[in-house]
Amino acid sequence: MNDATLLALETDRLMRRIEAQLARRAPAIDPAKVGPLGGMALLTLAEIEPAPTQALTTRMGRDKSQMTRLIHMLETKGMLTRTPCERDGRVTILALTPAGHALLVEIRKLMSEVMTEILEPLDANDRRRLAGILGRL
Amino acid sequence: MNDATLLALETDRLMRRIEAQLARRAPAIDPAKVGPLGGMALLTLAEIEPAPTQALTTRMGRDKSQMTRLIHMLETKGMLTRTPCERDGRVTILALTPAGHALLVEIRKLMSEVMTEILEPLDANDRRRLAGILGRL
DNA sequence: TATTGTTATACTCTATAACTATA
DNA sequence: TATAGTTATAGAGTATAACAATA
Repeated sequence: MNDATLLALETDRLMRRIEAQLARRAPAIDPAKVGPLGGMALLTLAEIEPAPTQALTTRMGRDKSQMTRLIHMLETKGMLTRTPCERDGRVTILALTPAGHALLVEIRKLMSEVMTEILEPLDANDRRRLAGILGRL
Repeated sequence: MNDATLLALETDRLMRRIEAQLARRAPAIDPAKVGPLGGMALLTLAEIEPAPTQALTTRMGRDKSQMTRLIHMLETKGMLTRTPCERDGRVTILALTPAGHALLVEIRKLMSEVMTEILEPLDANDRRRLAGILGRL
Protein backbone atom coordinates (compact mmCIF):
# COMPACT_ATOMS: atom_id res chain seq x y z
CA MET A 1 0.00 0.00 0.00
CA ASN A 2 1.66 3.24 -1.06
CA ASP A 3 1.18 6.42 0.94
CA ALA A 4 -0.73 8.36 -1.68
CA THR A 5 -3.32 5.61 -2.03
CA LEU A 6 -3.72 5.31 1.71
CA LEU A 7 -4.25 9.06 1.95
CA ALA A 8 -7.02 8.93 -0.65
CA LEU A 9 -8.73 6.02 1.11
CA GLU A 10 -8.54 7.77 4.44
CA THR A 11 -9.93 11.00 3.03
CA ASP A 12 -12.80 9.01 1.59
CA ARG A 13 -13.47 7.33 4.94
CA LEU A 14 -13.44 10.66 6.74
CA MET A 15 -15.87 12.17 4.25
CA ARG A 16 -18.15 9.13 4.53
CA ARG A 17 -18.26 9.49 8.29
CA ILE A 18 -19.13 13.16 8.03
CA GLU A 19 -21.84 12.46 5.46
CA ALA A 20 -23.33 9.58 7.42
CA GLN A 21 -23.49 11.62 10.63
CA LEU A 22 -25.04 14.56 8.84
CA ALA A 23 -27.58 12.37 7.05
CA ARG A 24 -28.59 10.78 10.34
CA ARG A 25 -29.09 14.06 12.16
CA ALA A 26 -30.12 16.45 9.39
CA PRO A 27 -33.87 15.66 9.29
CA ALA A 28 -34.28 17.40 12.65
CA ILE A 29 -33.12 20.76 11.30
CA ASP A 30 -34.03 20.41 7.63
CA PRO A 31 -37.83 20.48 7.34
CA ALA A 32 -37.47 22.08 3.90
CA LYS A 33 -35.41 19.08 2.78
CA VAL A 34 -32.65 20.94 1.02
CA GLY A 35 -30.50 17.83 1.43
CA PRO A 36 -26.76 17.52 2.14
CA LEU A 37 -25.68 18.99 -1.18
CA GLY A 38 -28.17 21.82 -0.75
CA GLY A 39 -26.68 22.51 2.67
CA MET A 40 -23.17 22.56 1.23
CA ALA A 41 -24.34 24.97 -1.46
CA LEU A 42 -25.82 27.37 1.11
CA LEU A 43 -22.64 27.23 3.21
CA THR A 44 -20.49 27.87 0.18
CA LEU A 45 -22.69 30.65 -1.13
CA ALA A 46 -22.55 32.33 2.27
CA GLU A 47 -18.78 32.70 1.80
CA ILE A 48 -19.07 34.60 -1.47
CA GLU A 49 -22.58 36.05 -1.87
CA PRO A 50 -23.76 37.84 -3.83
CA ALA A 51 -22.16 35.77 -6.57
CA PRO A 52 -22.83 34.47 -10.08
CA THR A 53 -23.88 30.84 -10.47
CA GLN A 54 -20.60 30.12 -12.13
CA ALA A 55 -18.59 31.19 -9.05
CA LEU A 56 -20.59 28.88 -6.80
CA THR A 57 -20.23 26.04 -9.29
CA THR A 58 -16.46 26.39 -9.48
CA ARG A 59 -16.07 26.71 -5.74
CA MET A 60 -18.11 23.58 -5.10
CA GLY A 61 -16.27 21.64 -7.79
CA ARG A 62 -19.55 20.32 -9.16
CA ASP A 63 -20.99 20.09 -12.62
CA LYS A 64 -22.85 23.15 -13.92
CA SER A 65 -25.93 21.20 -15.03
CA GLN A 66 -26.15 19.72 -11.58
CA MET A 67 -25.91 23.19 -10.08
CA THR A 68 -28.77 24.50 -12.21
CA ARG A 69 -31.18 22.01 -10.69
CA LEU A 70 -29.78 22.41 -7.20
CA ILE A 71 -30.10 26.19 -7.35
CA HIS A 72 -33.65 26.05 -8.72
CA MET A 73 -34.57 23.73 -5.87
CA LEU A 74 -33.10 26.15 -3.33
CA GLU A 75 -34.88 29.05 -5.02
CA THR A 76 -38.23 27.21 -4.97
CA LYS A 77 -37.77 26.56 -1.27
CA GLY A 78 -37.08 30.24 -0.66
CA MET A 79 -33.46 29.83 0.44
CA LEU A 80 -31.89 32.04 -2.22
CA THR A 81 -32.77 34.51 -4.97
CA ARG A 82 -31.70 34.54 -8.62
CA THR A 83 -31.29 38.02 -10.09
CA PRO A 84 -30.25 38.74 -13.68
CA CYS A 85 -26.94 40.60 -13.82
CA GLU A 86 -27.30 44.12 -15.21
CA ARG A 87 -23.89 44.26 -16.81
CA ASP A 88 -23.88 40.82 -18.44
CA GLY A 89 -27.15 39.36 -19.67
CA ARG A 90 -25.83 35.79 -19.49
CA VAL A 91 -25.16 35.92 -15.78
CA THR A 92 -27.45 35.21 -12.84
CA ILE A 93 -26.51 36.58 -9.43
CA LEU A 94 -27.28 34.44 -6.39
CA ALA A 95 -27.95 35.73 -2.89
CA LEU A 96 -29.26 34.13 0.29
CA THR A 97 -32.69 35.06 1.61
CA PRO A 98 -33.42 35.57 5.32
CA ALA A 99 -34.82 32.03 5.36
CA GLY A 100 -31.55 30.80 3.83
CA HIS A 101 -29.55 32.59 6.52
CA ALA A 102 -31.81 31.19 9.22
CA LEU A 103 -31.32 27.65 7.96
CA LEU A 104 -27.58 28.26 7.79
CA VAL A 105 -27.49 29.00 11.50
CA GLU A 106 -28.93 25.54 12.14
CA ILE A 107 -26.67 23.87 9.58
CA ARG A 108 -23.57 25.41 11.11
CA LYS A 109 -24.65 24.32 14.56
CA LEU A 110 -25.14 20.75 13.33
CA MET A 111 -21.87 20.75 11.38
CA SER A 112 -20.07 21.97 14.43
CA GLU A 113 -21.52 19.20 16.59
CA VAL A 114 -20.72 16.49 14.05
CA MET A 115 -17.18 17.71 13.44
CA THR A 116 -16.49 18.08 17.15
CA GLU A 117 -17.48 14.45 17.56
CA ILE A 118 -15.41 13.24 14.62
CA LEU A 119 -12.34 15.32 15.48
CA GLU A 120 -12.49 14.20 19.09
CA PRO A 121 -9.30 12.04 18.83
CA LEU A 122 -7.25 15.09 17.80
CA ASP A 123 -5.70 17.64 20.15
CA ALA A 124 -5.85 21.38 19.50
CA ASN A 125 -2.50 21.40 17.68
CA ASP A 126 -3.55 18.69 15.27
CA ARG A 127 -6.80 20.46 14.52
CA ARG A 128 -5.00 23.67 13.72
CA ARG A 129 -2.53 21.80 11.53
CA LEU A 130 -5.28 19.95 9.69
CA ALA A 131 -7.15 23.19 9.04
CA GLY A 132 -3.96 24.81 7.80
CA ILE A 133 -3.08 21.95 5.49
CA LEU A 134 -6.57 21.68 4.00
CA GLY A 135 -6.60 25.43 3.51
CA ARG A 136 -3.45 25.16 1.42
CA LEU A 137 -4.88 22.47 -0.83
CA MET B 1 -17.95 30.76 9.38
CA ASN B 2 -16.89 28.56 12.26
CA ASP B 3 -13.82 26.35 11.99
CA ALA B 4 -15.62 23.03 12.13
CA THR B 5 -17.88 23.96 9.22
CA LEU B 6 -14.95 25.20 7.18
CA LEU B 7 -13.11 21.95 7.82
CA ALA B 8 -16.06 19.90 6.57
CA LEU B 9 -16.39 22.06 3.45
CA GLU B 10 -12.69 21.77 2.71
CA THR B 11 -12.70 18.01 3.18
CA ASP B 12 -15.61 17.83 0.76
CA ARG B 13 -13.76 19.95 -1.79
CA LEU B 14 -10.64 17.82 -1.48
CA MET B 15 -12.64 14.63 -1.97
CA ARG B 16 -14.44 16.14 -4.96
CA ARG B 17 -11.11 16.99 -6.59
CA ILE B 18 -9.81 13.47 -6.03
CA GLU B 19 -13.02 11.96 -7.42
CA ALA B 20 -13.09 14.24 -10.45
CA GLN B 21 -9.46 13.51 -11.32
CA LEU B 22 -9.99 9.78 -10.91
CA ALA B 23 -13.18 9.83 -12.99
CA ARG B 24 -11.41 11.70 -15.75
CA ARG B 25 -8.44 9.34 -15.93
CA ALA B 26 -9.89 6.02 -14.83
CA PRO B 27 -11.31 4.86 -18.18
CA ALA B 28 -7.76 4.29 -19.45
CA ILE B 29 -7.00 1.66 -16.81
CA ASP B 30 -10.50 0.37 -16.08
CA PRO B 31 -11.69 -1.60 -19.14
CA ALA B 32 -13.74 -3.83 -16.83
CA LYS B 33 -15.57 -0.72 -15.57
CA VAL B 34 -15.47 -1.48 -11.86
CA GLY B 35 -15.98 2.23 -11.28
CA PRO B 36 -14.57 4.46 -8.51
CA LEU B 37 -16.45 2.74 -5.71
CA GLY B 38 -15.39 -0.65 -7.06
CA GLY B 39 -11.80 0.55 -7.08
CA MET B 40 -12.10 1.73 -3.49
CA ALA B 41 -13.52 -1.66 -2.52
CA LEU B 42 -10.60 -3.51 -4.13
CA LEU B 43 -8.08 -1.24 -2.42
CA THR B 44 -9.78 -1.69 0.93
CA LEU B 45 -10.14 -5.44 0.53
CA ALA B 46 -6.43 -5.68 -0.30
CA GLU B 47 -5.69 -4.34 3.18
CA ILE B 48 -7.62 -7.07 4.97
CA GLU B 49 -8.18 -10.05 2.66
CA PRO B 50 -9.30 -12.72 3.09
CA ALA B 51 -12.18 -11.10 4.96
CA PRO B 52 -15.92 -11.46 5.50
CA THR B 53 -18.24 -9.10 3.65
CA GLN B 54 -19.14 -7.49 6.92
CA ALA B 55 -15.51 -6.44 7.59
CA LEU B 56 -15.22 -4.78 4.19
CA THR B 57 -18.57 -3.07 4.68
CA THR B 58 -17.58 -1.62 8.05
CA ARG B 59 -14.17 -0.52 6.84
CA MET B 60 -15.65 1.29 3.86
CA GLY B 61 -18.35 2.90 5.98
CA ARG B 62 -20.98 2.00 3.39
CA ASP B 63 -24.38 0.42 3.65
CA LYS B 64 -24.51 -3.40 3.60
CA SER B 65 -27.18 -3.60 0.90
CA GLN B 66 -25.05 -1.38 -1.29
CA MET B 67 -22.07 -3.65 -0.64
CA THR B 68 -23.98 -6.76 -1.71
CA ARG B 69 -24.51 -5.34 -5.18
CA LEU B 70 -21.00 -3.91 -5.41
CA ILE B 71 -19.43 -7.24 -4.40
CA HIS B 72 -21.56 -9.21 -6.84
CA MET B 73 -20.51 -6.85 -9.61
CA LEU B 74 -16.83 -7.34 -8.71
CA GLU B 75 -17.34 -11.10 -8.54
CA THR B 76 -19.05 -11.14 -11.96
CA LYS B 77 -16.10 -9.24 -13.40
CA GLY B 78 -13.69 -11.76 -11.91
CA MET B 79 -12.00 -9.36 -9.48
CA LEU B 80 -12.79 -11.26 -6.30
CA THR B 81 -14.16 -14.59 -5.05
CA ARG B 82 -16.95 -15.25 -2.56
CA THR B 83 -16.45 -18.37 -0.47
CA PRO B 84 -18.87 -19.61 2.21
CA CYS B 85 -17.24 -19.59 5.64
CA GLU B 86 -16.84 -23.11 7.06
CA ARG B 87 -17.22 -22.10 10.67
CA ASP B 88 -20.20 -19.78 10.30
CA GLY B 89 -22.81 -20.50 7.64
CA ARG B 90 -24.00 -16.91 7.55
CA VAL B 91 -20.63 -15.52 6.51
CA THR B 92 -19.08 -15.13 3.05
CA ILE B 93 -15.32 -14.74 2.79
CA LEU B 94 -13.98 -12.37 0.15
CA ALA B 95 -10.60 -12.66 -1.54
CA LEU B 96 -9.00 -10.96 -4.52
CA THR B 97 -8.35 -12.95 -7.70
CA PRO B 98 -5.16 -12.54 -9.75
CA ALA B 99 -7.17 -10.27 -12.08
CA GLY B 100 -8.18 -8.21 -9.05
CA HIS B 101 -4.56 -7.89 -7.96
CA ALA B 102 -3.52 -6.96 -11.48
CA LEU B 103 -6.12 -4.21 -11.66
CA LEU B 104 -5.01 -2.99 -8.24
CA VAL B 105 -1.50 -2.39 -9.54
CA GLU B 106 -2.97 -0.02 -12.13
CA ILE B 107 -5.32 1.60 -9.66
CA ARG B 108 -2.51 2.29 -7.21
CA LYS B 109 -0.39 3.78 -9.96
CA LEU B 110 -3.25 6.08 -10.99
CA MET B 111 -4.06 7.01 -7.38
CA SER B 112 -0.44 7.83 -6.78
CA GLU B 113 -0.30 10.11 -9.83
CA VAL B 114 -3.52 11.90 -8.91
CA MET B 115 -2.58 12.38 -5.28
CA THR B 116 0.90 13.59 -6.17
CA GLU B 117 -0.72 16.23 -8.35
CA ILE B 118 -3.25 17.26 -5.72
CA LEU B 119 -0.77 17.29 -2.84
CA GLU B 120 1.71 19.31 -4.88
CA PRO B 121 1.27 22.48 -2.76
CA LEU B 122 2.37 20.62 0.38
CA ASP B 123 5.95 20.03 1.47
CA ALA B 124 7.16 16.67 2.82
CA ASN B 125 6.49 17.66 6.43
CA ASP B 126 2.90 18.63 5.73
CA ARG B 127 2.28 15.40 3.88
CA ARG B 128 3.59 13.36 6.75
CA ARG B 129 1.48 15.37 9.20
CA LEU B 130 -1.65 14.99 7.10
CA ALA B 131 -1.14 11.23 6.82
CA GLY B 132 -0.60 11.03 10.59
CA ILE B 133 -3.69 13.06 11.40
CA LEU B 134 -5.96 11.14 9.02
CA GLY B 135 -4.60 7.90 10.41
CA ARG B 136 -5.67 8.95 13.88
CA LEU B 137 -9.22 9.77 12.79
C1' DT C 1 -33.17 -12.95 19.74
C1' DA C 2 -29.25 -11.24 17.15
C1' DT C 3 -26.33 -11.29 13.03
C1' DT C 4 -24.96 -12.02 7.95
C1' DG C 5 -26.20 -11.25 3.80
C1' DT C 6 -29.97 -10.54 0.11
C1' DT C 7 -33.73 -8.18 -2.39
C1' DA C 8 -36.72 -4.34 -3.55
C1' DT C 9 -37.47 0.36 -3.84
C1' DA C 10 -37.05 5.21 -3.74
C1' DC C 11 -34.15 8.86 -3.70
C1' DT C 12 -29.92 11.73 -4.36
C1' DC C 13 -25.86 12.81 -6.83
C1' DT C 14 -22.97 12.78 -11.09
C1' DA C 15 -21.62 12.97 -16.09
C1' DT C 16 -22.49 14.01 -20.92
C1' DA C 17 -24.16 16.22 -24.64
C1' DA C 18 -27.09 19.27 -27.09
C1' DC C 19 -29.22 23.63 -26.76
C1' DT C 20 -30.32 29.11 -25.99
C1' DA C 21 -28.96 33.60 -25.31
C1' DT C 22 -25.76 36.73 -24.72
C1' DA C 23 -20.90 38.53 -25.34
C1' DT D 1 -16.11 31.93 -31.29
C1' DA D 2 -16.57 31.68 -26.42
C1' DT D 3 -19.17 31.81 -22.07
C1' DA D 4 -23.35 31.43 -18.67
C1' DG D 5 -26.88 28.90 -17.90
C1' DT D 6 -30.61 25.33 -19.15
C1' DT D 7 -32.64 20.86 -20.42
C1' DA D 8 -32.75 15.89 -21.06
C1' DT D 9 -31.17 11.63 -19.94
C1' DA D 10 -28.57 7.88 -18.28
C1' DG D 11 -25.89 6.05 -14.79
C1' DA D 12 -23.77 5.68 -10.14
C1' DG D 13 -24.21 5.92 -5.18
C1' DT D 14 -27.12 5.94 -0.79
C1' DA D 15 -30.81 4.85 2.69
C1' DT D 16 -34.56 2.05 4.41
C1' DA D 17 -37.09 -1.70 5.37
C1' DA D 18 -38.43 -6.37 4.93
C1' DC D 19 -36.70 -10.93 4.42
C1' DA D 20 -34.23 -15.84 4.74
C1' DA D 21 -30.75 -18.45 6.78
C1' DT D 22 -27.84 -19.26 10.52
C1' DA D 23 -26.09 -18.55 15.25
